[in-house]
This record gives sequence, structure tokens and C-alpha cells, in this order.
Amino acid sequence: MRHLPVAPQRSRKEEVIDAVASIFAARGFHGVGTREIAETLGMKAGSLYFYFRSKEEALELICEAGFKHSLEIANRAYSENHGLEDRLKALVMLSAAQTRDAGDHLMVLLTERRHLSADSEARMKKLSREYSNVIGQIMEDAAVDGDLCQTIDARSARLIAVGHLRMLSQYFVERIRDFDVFALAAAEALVRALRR
Amino acid sequence: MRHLPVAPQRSRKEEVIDAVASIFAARGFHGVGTREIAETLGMKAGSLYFYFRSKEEALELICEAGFKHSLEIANRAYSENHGLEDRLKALVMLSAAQTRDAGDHLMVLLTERRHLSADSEARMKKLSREYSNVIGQIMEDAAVDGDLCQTIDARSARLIAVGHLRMLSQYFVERIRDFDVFALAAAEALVRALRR
Amino acid sequence: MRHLPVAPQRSRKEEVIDAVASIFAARGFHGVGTREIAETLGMKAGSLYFYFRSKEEALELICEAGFKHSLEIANRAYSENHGLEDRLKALVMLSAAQTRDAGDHLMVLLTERRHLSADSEARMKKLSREYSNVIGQIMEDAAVDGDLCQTIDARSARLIAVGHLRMLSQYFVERIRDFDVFALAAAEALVRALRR
Amino acid sequence: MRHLPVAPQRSRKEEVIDAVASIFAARGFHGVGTREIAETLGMKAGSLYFYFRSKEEALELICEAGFKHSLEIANRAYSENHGLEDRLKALVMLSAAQTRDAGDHLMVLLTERRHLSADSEARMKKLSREYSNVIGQIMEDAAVDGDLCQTIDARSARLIAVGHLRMLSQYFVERIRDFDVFALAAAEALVRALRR
DNA sequence: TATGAATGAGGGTTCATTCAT
DNA sequence: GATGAATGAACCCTCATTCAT
Repeated sequence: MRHLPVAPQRSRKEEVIDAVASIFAARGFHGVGTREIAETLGMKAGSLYFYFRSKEEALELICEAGFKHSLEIANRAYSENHGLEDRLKALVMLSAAQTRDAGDHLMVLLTERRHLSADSEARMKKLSREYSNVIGQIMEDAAVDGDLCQTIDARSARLIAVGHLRMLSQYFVERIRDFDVFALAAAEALVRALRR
Repeated sequence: MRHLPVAPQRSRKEEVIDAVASIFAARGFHGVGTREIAETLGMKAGSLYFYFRSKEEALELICEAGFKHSLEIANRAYSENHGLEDRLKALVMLSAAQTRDAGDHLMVLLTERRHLSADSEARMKKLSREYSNVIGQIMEDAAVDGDLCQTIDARSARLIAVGHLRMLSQYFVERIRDFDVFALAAAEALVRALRR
Repeated sequence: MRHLPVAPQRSRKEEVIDAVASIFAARGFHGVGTREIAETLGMKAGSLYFYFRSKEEALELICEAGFKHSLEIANRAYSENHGLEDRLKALVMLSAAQTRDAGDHLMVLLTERRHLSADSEARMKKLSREYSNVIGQIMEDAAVDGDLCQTIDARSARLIAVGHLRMLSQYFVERIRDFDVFALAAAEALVRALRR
Repeated sequence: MRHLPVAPQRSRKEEVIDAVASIFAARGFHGVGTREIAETLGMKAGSLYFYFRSKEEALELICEAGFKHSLEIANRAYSENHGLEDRLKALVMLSAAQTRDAGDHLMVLLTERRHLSADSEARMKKLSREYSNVIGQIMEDAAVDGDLCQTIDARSARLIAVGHLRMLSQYFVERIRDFDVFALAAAEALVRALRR
């Protein structure tokens, strides 16, 4: 007789949140109703409230998790690599991986954030700024080292890099063919765009 | 007897549509109600229906106008220039100009398109494909001429270019500082990323 | 041809509020739904919101109007009469009249006040205290004049008087027979209970 | 082996019912949910159903117990005393005692009775009429004996007495200061109001 | 052109209740 | 005795829309 798993790999709550993320990504926070969300999960609308206190709390959970993961990725790309090229490549490839297994969360965070309460939005802004700062640091290090293209200022470089990562998520949820091929090309393009 | 104006600079209908675009861009199609839209315009909700037949028709008008303008820009960038570099630069700069004076339309088209009816969405898809094709043509011409970076395939190049233009609109509605400086940097970056 | 009335005797809004008061009085604030309230008025639930912003606002309007009327009555009973006996008789008879033509408002104020928001409740408490004070003043005047029964302190006398008025409303909404006969008896009883 | 308690002072079921009575008294039958009631008792909502079959059954239990106790009190006040004055004094003082140790039950019975099912309400009406009859009998005896004030008819006298008792409960749940002082004054007032 | 009053449908949420564990 | 998870009905309220004026 096999041992029962001590802890289930993925709790029901996680399943629920993931399903919500997927549907928010596709249709927008205000584009789906709780009844339809519940149907997706084989429940009735009221039962959702066993898993979160409000539709908006679900959005918060999704955004927060997504942001924290992104921040961790940016930190790893920065601290585990040296030089603009390696750091950018790592950043794109790690982000592509995140996109592949949590692309919906990422997309929700990028497009539905505006529907959070002022309170939540403030917390997101903090995380967002932190994230931007890490990427900005990559550029500033590169500028100091003379690795950064001299016709592009560090701030624009940061915005472009962040935009490239957003692009990845966007194309992922649009379900383009050969996402992996594109991710590689995007990494290459970003490096070519910004390095000296 | 005073002369009547030969043509009013902007009809009331255009004003209304622009206001709707601006509010859709900021809050999303399903994120604002007709009551609130009307208030913005100093009207009551019912009066909006003098200007369009439904909320969705307003979205259609905005998207269609935006798409047509974008398409015209892509065509001009292609036909009025030669060589990858000139064409990309023209594409980015014209798009930045469009963003500056109709950024809201552009943003709505990019993010709220999914809320169109199947019918409308089909028309948008056609325009969208046409637009993609023009940009794709730029890349293919460049590939033939040997102007395109050899480690990036033409399709990825097209996706990257389109993504760059989307990035412009995104940052515009996020109201970043020094948008014009960024637009120049983005043009430079795109060229560097894709040219041989 | 007769002249049309310049202003309708009772606005639609007043009709609506009165109907709501009547149903709140009978069934309690939380005992009826908006759908049923609307049905009473020959409307659909959503249409109610043309007349007030929320079910709770309707409760506020009812309570506030009732309290103000009661306060006015207490003030008149006090200022237009002299001596305990005349003042108490006036108080009961005026209150009976108020009960007769706005008994529902009165009952709602007495029993449903607890369901107001903290904010509203604070406003009601102020009015309530003012009302109590006027009745208390009647008793204190009587004590000074030696008109008050000496085995009942002024505060208890005030509570008893207020309780008698509440009794009137209570019996009115319970639709007892011969309300007017009872009101007279209640006036007599209150005077006998409290005068020297 | 330890002795089992011969009779538990108060069964868990009684505790539960009392807690429910207290919360119904304060917030109204429809003003609290089962979830909140359960929380008060340190349980989850579902567990309440071990103690009664439905929320409404809880209300029935509370009302029925309250009514029976009141009826018993009225009967004792009548049969153990003679003469209007003694009977009324006993009635008020016994009712005040009941209020002191089961004021919540009393209040629930007075204000939430209307939310009972037609069936239950019918049973309550019977008890209520019986109660009224006992008090009515006190008045009729007094009328026959010439003890009753001649300007107040026996029926009004009964309504006034019942109203006075209701007043006691009301002020008790409103937590007025010096309830015992007030109860004495109320007894005195009722006697003064009604006796010859 | 614009509005006041209304509507039917649906929004998110809470309700009392059930039942396997 | 008690609970975690669920349900169907109902909750209050907002939605886009209509239409006589």
C-alpha cells in the first residue's frame, strides 16, 4: 500500500485562483461574472466565496503572486549574472519560463491592475517600483561599465527592457505559434538593441 | 449677416467619441458605465444614444478609426521610404505622433478589442492582419536585401516591431515623463535590434 | 376649463417613501426585500433607486422626518401650554394625531432605528436626546411647581411619558379597535399617574 | 469514580438558545445571520443545526418559553393577590424580575414575533390572548368592586397595563440606568393611573 | 438635442441550510 | 458534536437601454 501524499501538490484554493486568473486574462476583470467563473470550476457562484472574500480579493491574490514572482526573477537575473548581455538574456529567458507556467497571472497583473482598490494598488505600486529599480540597476551598471549603447539613456533602456518582457506575456496569451522561438529572438533583439 | 463656419473644426459627435475613448482607455470598456461617461460630458446617460446606437457601437467606432489610422501610417512608412532603417524609423516616429494625438483610441484598440461582438471583431481581424502584413513586408524586403539581422527570423522581427509600437502607446497612456525622448530611443533601439 | 394644479399635493417621491415606511413598519427593515417593496408600488426593484440611493437611505429619510415631526410636537406641547396637566394632555393628543397620519413613520423610527449606519444613528441620537430633554423639562417644571407626584422622580416620570407615547404608536400599528377612545384614556391615565 | 452532576445547571442547548435570544433582541431576527450567531458561540454555522432544526425554530422556542413564563406570572399576580392595587403591583414587580433574568427572551417575543410562520404565530396568538384575558380579568374585577378609575374603561385599562409591562422590557434592553428604581416608579404610576 | 422615469437583465454577495467526514 | 465545502435562492444594487416629453 502506497503512502498517501502528506500534502496535496496543489490545494483546491490554488486551482480556483488559477482558473480565475486564466479567465481574467482572457476576458478582463469586468468582462466575466462570478456565475460564469464558477461554472468554469463546476461550482455555483456562491461557492467561490469560500475561497476568497470578494472578486476583488481574487484579483489581488493573482496580482500579488505575479508581482512577487516577477520581482524574484529580476533579482535572480541581476544577482546570478554579470554584464549586460548575460543579465538581459537571463531576464528574458526566466521571464519566458514564468510566462509559460503562469502567463495568465502575469497578464492579469499587467492589464487588470487598474481595477484594484486604491489600497491594493498602493501595495502593487511599491512592488512595481522595486521591480523597475532592479532592471534600472542593470542598466546603470552597464552604463558605468561602458556596456550600454551610448545613444540610449539608461532610463529609456529600462523602459524598453520592461516593455520587451511585457511583450512576451502579451504574445503568450495571444497564443502565437512557436512561442519559444520568439522568446529566443526577443532575447537576442533586446541585447542587440541595448548593448554597445 | 455673419458667415457660417464652412466646416466645424470638430463636430460634437467627434468630441463625444473622443471623450468615450479617453475614458475607455483609462478604465476599460466594462470598467465604466454609461452614466459616468455621460457625466463626463455634462449629459445624462440617455442622451448618449443620440450619438451612437449602443455602447458597443462606440467601441467599434473608436477601434475602427484607430485601426484605419494605424494602417495608413504603416502604408506610408513602407511606401515613402526605402531600406529597413528608414522604414522602421518612419514607422516609430509616425506611430509616436499618432499616439500623441490619438493615444486613447490606440490604447482602446489594443486592449478593449476583445469586447467587440464577433461580427466587429472579424472586421478588426482583417484590418489587423493587413497591418501585420505591411510590417511583415518591411521585414521580408529587408531579408531579401540582406539588411535584416541574420539571427532573427522575419516573423519574429515583425512581432518585435509590432510589440515596440504597442509599447509606445502603453507608455503614453501611463503618462511617463519625456515621452518624446523615449520615442526617439525606442526608434533607435528597434533599428539596432533588427538591422544587420 | 379648470386650472391644472400648479404643484402636485404629494410628489411621487413622497408617495414612494410613505409606501416604504408602511411596509417597513409592518415587516421590519430586514424583513422585506426591494423587489417586494417595488411590487407594492407597481414598479420593478431597480426603479426604486431613482428615488433614493439605497434601501438604508430610505430608512434614514423615514426616521429623520419622523423624529423632526415628533420634536416639533413636543416643543409645541411645551411652549403652547402651561402646567403639567395641560402639557401632558396636549402631548398625548398631538402625538395621537401624528400617529394617525404618520403612524408608520413613527413605528419605523421606534423599532428599525437600530439598523441605521453608525453615522445616521449618531444624528438620530442627537434628535432623540433633544426630544427627551423637552419632555424632561415638562417634568422638571412640574417638580418645581409642586405639580408632580412626589413618589415618582422626574426622570422616571419622563421615561413613563415617553413610554406612553410609544405605546400609542405600537397599538396603532397593531390596529386596535377604537384607537381614539384609547388615546383619550391614555392621556387621562398619564396625567393621573404623574400629577400630584 | 466521581459523582455525575445530578442535574446540569444549564444544558448546552439552553446556553445556545439564550445566546440566540440575546442576539435576536439586539439586532432582530433578520438582522443577524447564522454565521454570526455561531461565531458568538464559538462554532461554525452548520453546528447550530444540532440544537434546532431551523433559525425559525429557534425563534419559536424563544417566544414560546417567554410567553409561557409571562402567562404564569400574570396568573400568579392574579390568583395570589386581591384588589387592583396589590395585583398590579405584583404584576409589575414579577414582570420586572422576569425582565431582569430573561429580558432578551421577552424582547424577542415582543418585537420579532411577526417573523414566525403562520402556524407558530397562531399558537402565539392563543397564548397572547390568554395573557390579555388574565390582565383583563384584573380590570373587570376591579370595575365590579368599584376600584377602577371611572373615567377609564376596562379595556383601555388592560391595554395600558400591558403597555406598561412592555415598557419595562423596552427600557431594560435599552439598558437605562437604575432599572430597579424605574420599575418601582412604573408600578406606582400604573396603580395611580388606574385605581379610583 | 436632451431628459426624467422606467425597465429587464444581470452584477457581486450573503443567506439558511445540507451532509459526508 | 462539530466542520469544511457546497448549494439554490435571495439579497441589494447597477447595468445598458428605451421612450414620451
